[in-house]
Order: sequence, then C-alpha cells, then structure tokens
Amino acid sequence: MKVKVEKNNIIVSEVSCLDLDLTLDCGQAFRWERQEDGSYKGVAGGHFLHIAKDGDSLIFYDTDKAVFYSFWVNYFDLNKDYDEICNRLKQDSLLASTIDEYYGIRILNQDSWEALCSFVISQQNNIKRIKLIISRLCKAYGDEVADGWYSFPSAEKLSTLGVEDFEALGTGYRAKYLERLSKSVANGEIDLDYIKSLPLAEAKKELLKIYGVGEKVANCALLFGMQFYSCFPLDVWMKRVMAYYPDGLPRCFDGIEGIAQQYLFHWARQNL
DNA sequence: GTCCAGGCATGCA
DNA sequence: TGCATGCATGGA
Repeated sequence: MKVKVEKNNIIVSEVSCLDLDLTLDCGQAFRWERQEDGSYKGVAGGHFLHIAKDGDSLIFYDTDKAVFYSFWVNYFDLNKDYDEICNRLKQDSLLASTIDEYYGIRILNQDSWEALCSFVISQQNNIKRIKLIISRLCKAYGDEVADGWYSFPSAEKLSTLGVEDFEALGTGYRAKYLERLSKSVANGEIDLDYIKSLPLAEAKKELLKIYGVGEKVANCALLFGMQFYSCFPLDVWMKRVMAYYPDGLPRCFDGIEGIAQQYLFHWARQNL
C-alpha cells in the first residue's frame, strides 16, 4: 500500500482486490450509498467518508490523515494480502471462475455492535429493505456526523427505546429482539468486546444465547463484526450453493471460509 | 392476489 | 434431537 496526500484527499495505491461495488454493496454492510459517478458515500465508526476509485487508486475525499490510519486502514483491511487469499481459494474450481468474474470482494472490519444489530434486522428480509430500515434507524437515533449523514446509534441510545419505537422503523417482528438486545448491551449483560476476545466456539456459544440470534446471525456477526474469518454463514442463497459441495467445503477454504462464502454468496445472487 | 427475502422462537414428537 | 409453524414488511 502506498499513501500520498493531495490537498484534503488521501490517495491510496498498490492495494489489490478492492472493488467498491463488490465490497460496499454485497450484503455485508448496509450503510454505503452508490453515487452516480460510481463513488460511494457512507458512515462507519462515526466517520463520514466519500470514497472513489481512479484506475487502481483509491481516493479518500476530505479525509484526515490520522483518521485514515487509525480507522479506515483497518476498516478496509488494506494491509491484508488478498491476492494470496484469492490464489489459495482458486484451487477450488467454482471459486476460480467466481473470483475471475467478480474479483475485488473484501471483508470489511465492521463494528461488532453495528454488525450484530444489522444482522438481527436482516433475518427473513431482503437487502434493499434491510438498508431502508437501518437508514431510518440511524437518521432517527444516530448523530449527524456530516450533512445528512448519521452514525449508527449506540446501544446506550437504543436502550431508551420501547418495542413500539423499533416497530415504527419497520423492523416488524424483530422489534422485540432489538429492544432486548439494546438494553442487554447497554447495561453490560452482553459484552461484545469480551465475546470478540474469546475463541470462536465460545464466542458463538455466547452469541447464540441472545434472544433473536440464531446460527446464521451469529455467524454473520462473527465474520463481519468480529473478524472470525473461518465463519461460513448459511442463508437461503448459500444453502443453494451447498448443492455444489456435496462432500463438504474444500481444504483450500480452511481458515478463510468466510471470504470464500462472500464470493459464493455474490455468485449465487447473480446466477441461481 | 401470491411469493420471497443474508431466520428465529416456540411447541411438539 | 429434529421438524412444522407463525411471524412483519414491502417489492416483484
């Protein structure tokens, strides 16, 4: 990775495997909005960002250098060698063709609270509507960090809401899950940083105790919000994909099943 | 109108 | 342990 500063922008080059459409709009994060010119605007970690791609370079518009290094490098996982990962995954023939076609999907390092909440909302729901509900949630209860752009609300803030407040956002039957989850995280009964520090099996066990969190939501929270790359979330799309792996997952997925999963998820949504 | 979406809790066997 | 069912909402 090479970084240079031009005016208020940060230009990053020599980062492989980062396509904005495939990474920011592939169902792992729900807060990025594509602009007409192909750039993206969104909020993560309380920071607003406008990001674009110019050839092989990434442009972080109006971004503070300190925030870039302290937050965005980790969020986009810019120091991870995705070419090595892709090469390993391509030992599997389906992944080989999928990566050739959709090269550039990365797993973002999202905040655990935002990821867990988002995937509780995601259950039995479609991506378009998940984004709609989350944007309503942020606008109503987040902080305005840029003109018209809101942070994801904290558990403390959401712990003051009642079930009817969550229902008013269109969360449907998930409202009761969100209400209880917010209160439990706010009062410390659930400690996401602690869960993140546990070995995978124990971390998953803790997440599965949460009302409204099952196998799928737990795996998504672990993969997208807690950096457990070996998690392999099985939703309705991935269950269709599994017909292509009757003997189980290939060895080349070991330890990076979650990254393989994200490519297969995208492939399934385009082709199945 | 019906079907479906990055599922889960509940009840019952 | 495994399976059937109900659940809110909005777009196709």
